[in-house]
Amino acid sequence: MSNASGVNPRTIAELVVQLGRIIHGSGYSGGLAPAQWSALRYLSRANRFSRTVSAFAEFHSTTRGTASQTVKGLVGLGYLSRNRSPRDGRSARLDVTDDARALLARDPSEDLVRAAGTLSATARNHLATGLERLLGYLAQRSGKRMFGVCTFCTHLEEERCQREEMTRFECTFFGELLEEAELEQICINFQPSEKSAMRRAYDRKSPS
Amino acid sequence: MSNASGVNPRTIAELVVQLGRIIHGSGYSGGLAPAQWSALRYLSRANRFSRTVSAFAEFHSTTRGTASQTVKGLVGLGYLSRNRSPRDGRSARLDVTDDARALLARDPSEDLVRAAGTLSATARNHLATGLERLLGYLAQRSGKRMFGVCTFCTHLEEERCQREEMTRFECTFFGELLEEAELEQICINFQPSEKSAMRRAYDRKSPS
DNA sequence: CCAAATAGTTTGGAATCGCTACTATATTAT
DNA sequence: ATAATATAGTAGCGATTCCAAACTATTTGG
Repeated sequence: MSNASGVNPRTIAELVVQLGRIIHGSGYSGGLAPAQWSALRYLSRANRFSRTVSAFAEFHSTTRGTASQTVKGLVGLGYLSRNRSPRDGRSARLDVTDDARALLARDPSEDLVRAAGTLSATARNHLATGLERLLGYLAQRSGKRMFGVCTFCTHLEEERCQREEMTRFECTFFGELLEEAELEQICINFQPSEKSAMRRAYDRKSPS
Repeated sequence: MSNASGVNPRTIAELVVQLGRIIHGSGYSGGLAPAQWSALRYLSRANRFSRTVSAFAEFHSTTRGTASQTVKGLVGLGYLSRNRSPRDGRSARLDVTDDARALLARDPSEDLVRAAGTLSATARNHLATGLERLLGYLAQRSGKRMFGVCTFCTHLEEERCQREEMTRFECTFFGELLEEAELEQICINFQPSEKSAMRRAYDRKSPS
């Protein structure tokens, strides 16, 4: 006999918080601290417009000052390289080095990826839907930005070439052409499109 | 056309991590730090056997040293009172004060509770199921203990009295009688029972 | 050309963290 | 009984992280 009123919302909150603590606690490994892992993860997934100190600060829900310190540490360790922008003299793009890519294989949060991998496809879909709603509610309420990939962004414009061989992709926000590989990278200027409702159906391909 | 392979496990992990960061970032409010909020939350929900520095340290995935510091700060602020155990001279029980109970109304993580409250009953059930599985996987893999309430614990023994008026509850682990109000408190020695599979159906009552 | 906004750094002080060493009490084995 | 070991908790160290505020340098808007 199932209870029609469902799980107590507080129970959900407790589970999320607990999960967050376990992740955080596992972040002290491989010689890095949790914030450093988070920076490497973010910068390895972000597109060229979003690999900045400010973007990471916003993604990581912290101040630019704190983010600056975290990045400084990683540059010193040789895991990030700073490339000043030719367009904007104030800005610098942060690129992860090959050493960092190798290190990311030992990212402690990979345990969580494995945990999610043990769930059934429908369980994963349900879980993702719920988490996205929570995230959306909190982001809206606190006026924070949400991050997402070009594929589900309103700023993406596809344009078939005359010879039907390939498609050109353009970001109407930054006004620049995009490589196909960039479509799955995280962007700070993400605006969810209609397609994003069908997000889970079109999610990055898994082994068939 | 829905993809049979479901959401990429990595997407789930990213959502959980992101949610955890937002919670953590919101924890610097009301004059307390995230760890202090976590301590107050835990100690206000834990039963008398579990309100110790060590239990909180384990719950919070940190060391006893760090937990000791966090608790010291809260005692100094008048939010916790230390009560040495008469049984075990090494141990002390931490009780939250009335000031702390009042403060908990402004717990920043209440936003997450509200967010969960906007979901439908079935969405909450799906979400809770998924989160519990993730937590279970990670706890088992890292040899960590899981926390839970007496109601779903194998150590709980119910015993109807002769005059069918009331029921006596006993914890077979600690060998002590339990008040009815204690059955919903968190315990460090939780061992999930058969009933816990039906957890969501029997979850703490919500307004009907 | 000047005011305001933005990107990023620096500094200070506090909190948090893992770690190690330490005290004191309990438990267990001998 | 006594010695060895385990447990509860604290203290100190050095590093990371954190916010807040002050600061430089560049860009943008009027």
